[in-house]
Amino acid sequence: MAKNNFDFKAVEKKWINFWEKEKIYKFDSKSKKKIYAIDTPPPTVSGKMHIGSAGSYSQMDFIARFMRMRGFNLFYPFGTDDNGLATERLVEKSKKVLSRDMPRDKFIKLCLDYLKKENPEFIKGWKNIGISCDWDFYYSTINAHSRKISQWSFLDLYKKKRMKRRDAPSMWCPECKTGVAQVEVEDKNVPSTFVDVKLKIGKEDLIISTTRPELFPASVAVFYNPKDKRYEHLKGKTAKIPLFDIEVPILEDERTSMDKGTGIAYCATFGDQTDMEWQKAYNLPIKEAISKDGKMTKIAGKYKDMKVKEARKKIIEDLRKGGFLVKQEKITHPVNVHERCGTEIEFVKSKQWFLKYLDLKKEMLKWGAELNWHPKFMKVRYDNWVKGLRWDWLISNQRHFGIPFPVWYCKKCEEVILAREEDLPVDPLKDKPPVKMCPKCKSKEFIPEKDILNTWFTSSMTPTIAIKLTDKKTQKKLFPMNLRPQAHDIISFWLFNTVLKSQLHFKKNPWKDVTISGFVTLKGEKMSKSKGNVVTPQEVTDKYGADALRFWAASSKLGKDFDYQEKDVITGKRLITKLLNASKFVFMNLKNYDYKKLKELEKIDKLFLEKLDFIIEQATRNFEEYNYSMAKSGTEKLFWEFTDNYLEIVKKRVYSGDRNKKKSAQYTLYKSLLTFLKLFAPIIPFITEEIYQEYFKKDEKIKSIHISNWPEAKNPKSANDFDFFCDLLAKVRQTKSSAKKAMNAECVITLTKQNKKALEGMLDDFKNVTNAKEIKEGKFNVEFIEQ
RNA sequence: GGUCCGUUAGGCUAAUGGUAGACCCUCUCGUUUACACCGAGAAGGCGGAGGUUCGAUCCCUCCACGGACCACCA
Repeated sequence: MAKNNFDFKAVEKKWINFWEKEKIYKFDSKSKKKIYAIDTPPPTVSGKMHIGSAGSYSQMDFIARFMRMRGFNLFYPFGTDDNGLATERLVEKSKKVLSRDMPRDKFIKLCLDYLKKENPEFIKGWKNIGISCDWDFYYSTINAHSRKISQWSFLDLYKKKRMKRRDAPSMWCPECKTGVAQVEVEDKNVPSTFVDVKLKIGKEDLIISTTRPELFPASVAVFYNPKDKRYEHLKGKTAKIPLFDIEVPILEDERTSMDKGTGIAYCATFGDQTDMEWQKAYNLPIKEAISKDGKMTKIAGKYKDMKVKEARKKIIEDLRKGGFLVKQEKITHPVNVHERCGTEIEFVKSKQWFLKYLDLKKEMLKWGAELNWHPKFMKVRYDNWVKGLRWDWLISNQRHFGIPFPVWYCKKCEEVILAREEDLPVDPLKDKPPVKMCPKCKSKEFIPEKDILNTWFTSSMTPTIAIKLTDKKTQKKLFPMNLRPQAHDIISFWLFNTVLKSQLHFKKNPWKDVTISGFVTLKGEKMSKSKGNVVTPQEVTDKYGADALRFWAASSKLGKDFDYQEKDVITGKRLITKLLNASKFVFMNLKNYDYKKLKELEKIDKLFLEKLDFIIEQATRNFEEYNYSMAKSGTEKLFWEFTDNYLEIVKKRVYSGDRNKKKSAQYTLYKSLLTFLKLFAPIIPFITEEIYQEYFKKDEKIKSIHISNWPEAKNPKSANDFDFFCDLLAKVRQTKSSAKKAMNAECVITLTKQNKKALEGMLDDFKNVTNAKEIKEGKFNVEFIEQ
């Protein structure tokens, strides 16, 4: 291990192989140890790992490794989330096929084959940053095991009367041509035109403002606020919509805001959420102006088949020509778009499956409150989400690739025919329904459900999917799991839905604790491909190694966004080098060392060990509270004191001290270094394993540091005379520095009587480290001995 | 619009009801029997206004700025 050729890549590879071969991270279902179960986030196989994932998976791994050393039997599975668009695209691209052109089960098979081939490479990315999952407990969210559980979830919820199929307006993406759930919709500011249009009420004009004149053919009413004096006289009258000559009633409703536009809102089915509420509240007719592919329908007359924006333009044009246009104004306003493709959401009538849950808001809040959130304030996002829910969960997608609904319909009476549990997983497109005839109408013809379950419907089952990988007896012990680690962007997606499912199925939260990681930014900005400010974990590990990357990830607290800073990675690299060199020094001086013959510890050694005990205690508490960054920084701080001060202090003693004094130092060195390694092991697993194996294993016997016992504090002292010693040492160093002398310049030191007394038992060490020939008593002074 | 988080040295950050600590940068010096991927020393900081307190960077209120989540979006 010469100074410049520490080959971290070879070292990392060596230990990854070793851990795997020796099954160091194996979950032992027969063990009597207490279980600690983690619901690991299954990443999407999409090629390259993002540094944000590298960061948050590292943070999760710090906890996992700590718990393992702390004596828990760790259930730490790993999955990949492959039932979504990302995998579909990836497979289509690499196999040069189109999923739509082939039977679903065949495409799924293709995906599974692809995963089987590519997965080792993909998973390697996680192994490379030292993630210590038990890779034997692996799942893919599209494999038969997951399909079975996801479909079972549907059946169970159907039986619990939570599943409803409705033919009603719902959010629709004209680009992806599928219904979308509320969670899949996000805001986007887009430019638009606010137009003021004249409606006729008899001979009177009524001005309305709208951004969506293309919905005029679907007009069903006009509203004003009951408090609005301006329009009181219109009550009961009708207004005429220009271009389409539709007469609509003028109604009052308090949802109309008086200060928006002219205070008159026109209602078309379905322009937005309020339109839909109005439709229901006043039992207005349903008119569809926009079709599923985002084009105008026949009720739009001459605008039929035009795309929405095209029709809008044309209609504005025609309104102007007809003299109905009073004013138009360019604005930018937020609209709902599909988070996948950025396309503006329309409300379109279609048959969709919903998980009914709006009646459960109160319970949902309670479930959220029962979780231990780390950090606490992240719970607010869960609450916000629940309070803002307006739609039942739309779980059907009109897409081809994914997990099928285990459902057929009677062709004649539309009765829902469910698959039998024992037949799961099924694909209705290929498999026959479990009945020969409809139990209701005796018809013998059935139609398969073509839709697929939304990916989150499956992802929200990860605890069950993971747990069911074990044997029956173990399963009971694993639920609820201990921890769900994840990032904050998917609290409303993954976390919320998992809690919901677990509660509906099992009446229990799926886990006790939740840790929420922050986001990685670069110069304060979110990294994104479009901005071109992406740093990949590969380039970091190539340059500095996985431990350095993890060290950086450990410098940020849970819940806090953290900026990628190369200097922090470099600081980690420095620590690693220091650990290596300190170990080299320690063991250079430990030849033929036998601690058993040690009589008594020197005072300074004892003091240092007390401080170390304090750090053990602190780090343990911090790790237990998932506060790995504090644990790390405390350990780090004392470790630098260890190398900069303690090693300097005992140097001469180990070189040439008398027997017991030397042994005392040796004992302290051995003990301290091993403790530091263990405290650092969850954060930087590679270098700690390397040093452990090289120097400690032969005496410690345990196969790997990562399954060795977490250190115990015997006699912790937060502050003691070790600090006093170091302060005094610093004072001498300061004097030497300002006198422009070398640190090892020979000198004679004068200390006050009090200080000298405090150094009792450590005076020789003090002389050694300061290279003082003599310690006199008096006013503090350092005299230099001229050469 | 509601809510949450943040604002600390030139940069990036940490902790804390009582002298605010690292790292990078800068300056000075040193060292080669663990380490130049080194060490020692120096310089440098709590967004603003009130309040609670013997004492506030920390607790409370308000403001400003930045970020995020949710909602509105005729």
